[in-house]
Amino acid sequence: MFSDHLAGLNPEQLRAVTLAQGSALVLAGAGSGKTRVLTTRIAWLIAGQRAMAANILAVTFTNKAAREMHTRLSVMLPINPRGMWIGTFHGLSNRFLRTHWRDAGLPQTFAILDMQDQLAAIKRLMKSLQVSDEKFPPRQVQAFINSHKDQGLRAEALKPHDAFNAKLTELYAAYDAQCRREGVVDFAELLLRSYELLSSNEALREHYRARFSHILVDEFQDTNKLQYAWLTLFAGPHASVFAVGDDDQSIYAFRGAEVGNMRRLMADFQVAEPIKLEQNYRSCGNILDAANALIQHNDGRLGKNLWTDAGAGEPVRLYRGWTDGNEAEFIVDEVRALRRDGHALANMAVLYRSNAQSRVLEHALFQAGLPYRVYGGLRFFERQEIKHALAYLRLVASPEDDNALLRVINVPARGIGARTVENLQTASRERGVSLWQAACGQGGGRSAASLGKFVLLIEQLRQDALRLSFAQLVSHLIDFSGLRAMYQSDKDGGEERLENLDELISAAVSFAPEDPAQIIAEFLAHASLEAGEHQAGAGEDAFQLMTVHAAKGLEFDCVFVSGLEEGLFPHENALNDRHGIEEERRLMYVAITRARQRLYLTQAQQRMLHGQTRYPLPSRFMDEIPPALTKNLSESMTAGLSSRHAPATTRAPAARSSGPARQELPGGWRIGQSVAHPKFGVGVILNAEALGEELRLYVNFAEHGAKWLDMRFAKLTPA
DNA sequence: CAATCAAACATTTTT
DNA sequence: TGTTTGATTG
Repeated sequence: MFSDHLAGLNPEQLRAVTLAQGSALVLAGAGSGKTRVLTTRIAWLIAGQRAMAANILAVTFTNKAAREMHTRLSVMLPINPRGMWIGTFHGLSNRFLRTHWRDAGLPQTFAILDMQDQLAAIKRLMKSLQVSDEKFPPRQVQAFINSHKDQGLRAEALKPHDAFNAKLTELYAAYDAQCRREGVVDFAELLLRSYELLSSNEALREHYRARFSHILVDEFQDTNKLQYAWLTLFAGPHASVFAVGDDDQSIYAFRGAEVGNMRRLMADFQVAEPIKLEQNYRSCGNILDAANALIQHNDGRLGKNLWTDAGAGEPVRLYRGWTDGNEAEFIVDEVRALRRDGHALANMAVLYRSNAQSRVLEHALFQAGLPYRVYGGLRFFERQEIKHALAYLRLVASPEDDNALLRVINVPARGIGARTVENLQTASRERGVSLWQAACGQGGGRSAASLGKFVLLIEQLRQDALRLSFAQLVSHLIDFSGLRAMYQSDKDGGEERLENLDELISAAVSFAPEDPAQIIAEFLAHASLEAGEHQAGAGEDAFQLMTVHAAKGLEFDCVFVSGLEEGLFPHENALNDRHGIEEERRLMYVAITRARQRLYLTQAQQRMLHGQTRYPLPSRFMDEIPPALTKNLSESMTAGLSSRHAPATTRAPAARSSGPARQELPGGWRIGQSVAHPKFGVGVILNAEALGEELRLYVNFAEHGAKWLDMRFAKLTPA
């Protein structure tokens, strides 16, 4: 019976799931069962005949979340939920544009540019326009284009106030023209184009509005302006919008997310009061109290306090090590101890603010022989060998794809150098045709032979595609193009790349298209939109390393949040404005709420960053956690646990830093020591200078910056 | 056209 | 400090 699914819900969850009419905003705290509410509501709508599968539009941010929703639904509902539109904004826009490609002014088999492709396209454009990439770094141009598209702004809509922005705007327009010419779209374009098509085509708009009576959105706090407009357009005046989010977990403002969309939704869709899910089923009381205390330092929250009936649990453990190496060793020791106590490594994670911090941790873990797994990094479809193979596939589908052609025209090396390519580009520009057409028409010339060979290669592949199955084609083009041979003769790394190419073939074998006639286009879209799970090896029991961002949505028994130092977490680039600090604080909130049973907050007094030793102050976030909830494990503070670490303090620094950093200065001061000054407040000693009787200390004060102090006069005390 | 060396530069990231 | 990118050279 379906009512069984409702029985396990708490009153607020039940209220959200069974909301009869109108729109709703569900303020779902960390670990409050938001995915469950979302999926149960869809099931409730359908099981109770309140909606049909076809009336449902459910949007998520990641493919993983969409898949999970799909899986849960197929368990709850007797029918296969195929009629529903469940997916990411981009996946759904892609689906929409594949259906209405003609109306959208796109070729039927339009290709999708990922970030790499887009950057390459921009570089190519700038070269052809002879724009200096010194004055206009391609990455900046890319960011300019994407951020404006994310706000729904075309180049024509911009009013640049200076010459620099005028040029960027001009490049934006030229880039869009190039994409249109080549029939490709980037990620943001998928949404923008869908939005524009729907907003200009009334018949289409009415059709979809009549269809989607229920629109559900996950992670609503992460929507940007364009996504909000997209949703509003699909919703129209009648649809019920059910948005689930948590303003305290908004950590993507830096890529255009607008938390303000939550308030906007309440105003635009007449939501009087958000439904708050505050009961947490994940963490113990002390962890939640710490999170609540921390986040209260932010202004303008919608307001929410997590609670649990699970009891206080263990205290939050604090550790302050001398160096980043000590900090890592402490974590390794604790992980080992926890493992002895029966915790699986996979249930433990260390979170950090930036990827650079993983190095020290990996080093310590490697030394200790503990299996670990680092998240983030290159994904499957982003690997160069895969992108090469896909570029050949794109050329088979459409040889006019300049991006693809440039990628593989000389891979493997076939004697077509930069010179030849430049000639080709000149020819194509002059005659206003694609590179492929230019290559076909290139009769004479010195490199005609190698170029002709390439043209023949592609033509042959296109011929072969007609008689081969899709999987056979993928396999064949890897061989016939020479890619396989190239990696076979490659001494280092070639092995793994060959394995990946084989995996690509397996992916092609098992790929199930919606429309078999469009299998190549669908496979390529899939490759762009779903870059692939992070890596293989998920099955092994391993300690987990990742950034706080990557940890969002995950949970672990034991969590270490490392590098809690001013300048690192909060990151120095965020220290300037209040918004920056508040986003960092939300990030810390996310980090804390990942832990189920045990939470460690660790820091170092001395850290190597960018090849320079720093002496950071403890993170302000540490002060925002009530001492009553914590237990300090640092060497100087305790005996029991710390005795295990005591040798590390004396051993490691000697091995790591041979410089003057460890020396005790006259008067008992140390470099890196935290000190207090009556006027300047707290700070850290960065450097020292001694001349006879005079001792000068260079102290970095939290509030007043770095200053030289003459110790004959300054009233400095150890902090 | 490949290999080697120097210089720049180094949050967070999904689609 | 370590990596990635680019420019130069053979």
